[in-house]
Amino acid sequence: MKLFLIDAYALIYRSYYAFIKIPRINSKGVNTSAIFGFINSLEDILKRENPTHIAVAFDPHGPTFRHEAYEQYKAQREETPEVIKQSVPIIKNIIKAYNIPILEVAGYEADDVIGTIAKQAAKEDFDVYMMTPDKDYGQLVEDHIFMYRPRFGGDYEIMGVPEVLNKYGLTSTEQVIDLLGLMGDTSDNIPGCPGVGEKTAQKLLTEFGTIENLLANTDKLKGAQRIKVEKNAEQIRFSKFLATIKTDVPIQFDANLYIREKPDVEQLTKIYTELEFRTFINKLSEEVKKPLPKQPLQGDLFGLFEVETTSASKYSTLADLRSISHKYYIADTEQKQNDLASFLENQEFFAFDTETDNIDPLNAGLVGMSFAVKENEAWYVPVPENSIEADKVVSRFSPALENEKIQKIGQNIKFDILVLRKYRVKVAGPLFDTMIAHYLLNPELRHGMDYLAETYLKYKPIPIEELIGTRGKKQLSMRDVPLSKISEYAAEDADVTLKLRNYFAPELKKEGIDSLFYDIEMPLIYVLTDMEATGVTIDTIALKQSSEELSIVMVALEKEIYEMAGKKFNINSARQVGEILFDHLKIEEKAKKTKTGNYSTSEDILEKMRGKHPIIGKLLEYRGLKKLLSTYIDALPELIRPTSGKIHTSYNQAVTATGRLSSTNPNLQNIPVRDELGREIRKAFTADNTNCIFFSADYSQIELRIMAHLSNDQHMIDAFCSGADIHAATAAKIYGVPLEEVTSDMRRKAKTANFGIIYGISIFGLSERLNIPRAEAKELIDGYFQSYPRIREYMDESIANAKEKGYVETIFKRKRFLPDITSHNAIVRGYAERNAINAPIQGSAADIIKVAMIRIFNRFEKEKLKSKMILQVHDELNFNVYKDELETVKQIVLEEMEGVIKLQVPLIADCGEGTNWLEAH
DNA sequence: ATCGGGTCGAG
DNA sequence: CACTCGACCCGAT
Repeated sequence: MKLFLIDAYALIYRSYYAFIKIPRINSKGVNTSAIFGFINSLEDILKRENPTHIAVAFDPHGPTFRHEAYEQYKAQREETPEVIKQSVPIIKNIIKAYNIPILEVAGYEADDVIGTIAKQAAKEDFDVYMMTPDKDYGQLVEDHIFMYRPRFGGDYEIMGVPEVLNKYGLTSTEQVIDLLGLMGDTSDNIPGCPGVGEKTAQKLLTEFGTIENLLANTDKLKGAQRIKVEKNAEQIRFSKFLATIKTDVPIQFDANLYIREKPDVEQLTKIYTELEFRTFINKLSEEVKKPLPKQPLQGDLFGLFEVETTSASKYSTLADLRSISHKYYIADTEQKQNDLASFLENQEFFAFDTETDNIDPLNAGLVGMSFAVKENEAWYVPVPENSIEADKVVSRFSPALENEKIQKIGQNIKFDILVLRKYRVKVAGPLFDTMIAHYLLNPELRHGMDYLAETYLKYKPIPIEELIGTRGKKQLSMRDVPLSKISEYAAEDADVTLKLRNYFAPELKKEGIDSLFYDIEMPLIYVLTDMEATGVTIDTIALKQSSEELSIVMVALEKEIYEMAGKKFNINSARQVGEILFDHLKIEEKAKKTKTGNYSTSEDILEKMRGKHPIIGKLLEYRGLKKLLSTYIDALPELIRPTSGKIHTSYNQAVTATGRLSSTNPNLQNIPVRDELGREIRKAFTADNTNCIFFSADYSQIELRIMAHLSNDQHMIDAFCSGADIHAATAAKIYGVPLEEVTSDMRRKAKTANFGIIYGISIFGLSERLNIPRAEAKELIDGYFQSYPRIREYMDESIANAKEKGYVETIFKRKRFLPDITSHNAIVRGYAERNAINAPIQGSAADIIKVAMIRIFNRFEKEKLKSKMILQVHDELNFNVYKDELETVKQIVLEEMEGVIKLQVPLIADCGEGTNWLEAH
């Protein structure tokens, strides 16, 4: 099959200028050069090439994405000649009369549309010919895609891959972009690199392959050329962007719409008569007799039922094409809902999304649900506000949602599972969360659906503001959005989610992270959902009492501080504190400043000044109390849900760069423990009731053990295998003394060194941290590497590995990309190097505890325990345990935590229990 | 109202 | 110039 795609403006301009010296003017004085030339070319193709499929692409009226990025784009090109402006509508009418579809997409130029359609059609057994004289189309040429360039004298040049490569001396057609990016293109106003023409550009590309590679290796260039390239690096990059034809325009190739049809002779005769194109009128009578090219069979679809029309001309603009390109339905009757539900029950997967009246899932009421099974097709099910009615509707979908065989696809699906839980639906079966898929593919990017849709689908979903108004102004509840709007929005969400899954699933496989995704992250969703829904009990009364006591102390402290300072100020303002200390009281001459120029008053700095003035101690005390009071003591009771009487944190599975979870609303992963007052807060986290006990288990030195395993350092492995206190053992080695003679100071320093190593610490950093001279810090580190010789090698290997591959990975193949590892800026590079060391360690620990959580959860379910996992704090798991289950729980938890993976060192978990979190530790 | 900076809680 | 986070407060916009 043969598809012709015509760049209309390119041909129109060419025709116009071809006749510029002797324009064709008819008796009414109309300049018909452009129209005549265009029809001539069109007729020529139809006759010569007899395409089976055809379409014509126009540039849209408004600005395109290129204009948005570069206002000068095509600015220097003179205004479109008046004649052409007048000719375009006539030409469009002629094309319509030919029954040829017109493609026009707002925001994209014709070449982007042609590029997109060409790539799609080439995958469907078409030979695609792009008719245009513009050389930038060369970048699109591939196996079944050709350029069809008109040449002067009425013949054509067909350029396939070898022709393009030969003509420009390139090794791949994509290099056409680089070529244009370097040499520029005056007709498109692409600046390129000044002083670089076609020849130089070819030479540079032969050597470097791509612009990126060239710019990364300018040090290999000589003299003036190097300066030229380096000076214009940004412009070159931008030129490449401008020269790049997009192949992901939001348009779907549908062969049926492009099928060649007979022209509407009557209509054409009318137009040609008006234009006085007698020769064309004469040709028309012959044309109509000619048979159309044979269309290959389209499968069963057309045999089965009568298709009302396959006429492409019916859909002559993209807007029309798009309006039929998706079908969103509303299932608002019992009949429709039952039909939809049983349809879903027979699928292997479906995407779904919930619309709610609250962004907090535990507090949200269902407004509707949407489902998608096939791209561009989705259903919206409105859910009534009345809970009895709502249950009725929702329950129709329970069999589908609870079916263990059907994969559920969602964006942040934990939210939807939590919402449905309140409607007694227990979502089950394999999951596919597009947010988490993207998190694994690109941990440090954003993972919002709108962002994903725009980036990977080139599609901008309806913004939520369009439904409920912009934030700041009074917002509508989802409940008040009219059905016609919310259904489109919701159905689109399910549709987009499905499309994202189709995009990400192969990517996960390609990156080798599919097992991490399907075997760890997806099952973990059910675990987190359960933990969040369960919640943790807080002793409010104890907290209230602490609050009152502390408030009294704080008021007194405040008064003392004002007296010492000699005036009132805001103690909570770091800036004002700095001014009081350094300008007003002049406690210290040399003061460290923050990057914004204020005095730094952070804890470590104040701690060093403690002896200089009594106000320092008071300030530190005030700050400590204020933090505890506002962040924990006063805040936590506010977060208790009346529905459960407990606190329910939310775990975010797609935030950290290393693979850890994070906790919000509230953050239960930073509850104080280190000092005495903070511990009071831990005490307030209790078991649910007197039949229960708080049980806590945590990995012993998991990161250091992973370090020992990954580095293969026999000394560290031996230390762990002997069961010794690792910090004391390290101290003994560094200081060369027997284990019994290690002092607490030696152990403290060795412990700091152990942690520092994991973070890739420097001599300077260690000396700061331990408050010791640099020389001593150096000795410590030297001693460390002598004690554990393979550690240093491992660190160097990690960095080299990151440089070579661009990323590092954990034991379970979780990746972290480190593009800065090759930076010429030592600070930036240093940061990346420390990440190269730290990420595999911290990330592997995160992977391990995730696996443990899944296994523990599954065993609890299998053995039908009432006890629940309630908190995860990176290397620690906490449980509300029924007393009669304590031994079972302890056994399961330790067994699963320690048995996740066999490392070269034992994986050890310690545990404890008590009435509250503090006691359990 | 919103956002960035500073500080500090945790592993 | 030690890695990973989130919450609170201030103060500028």
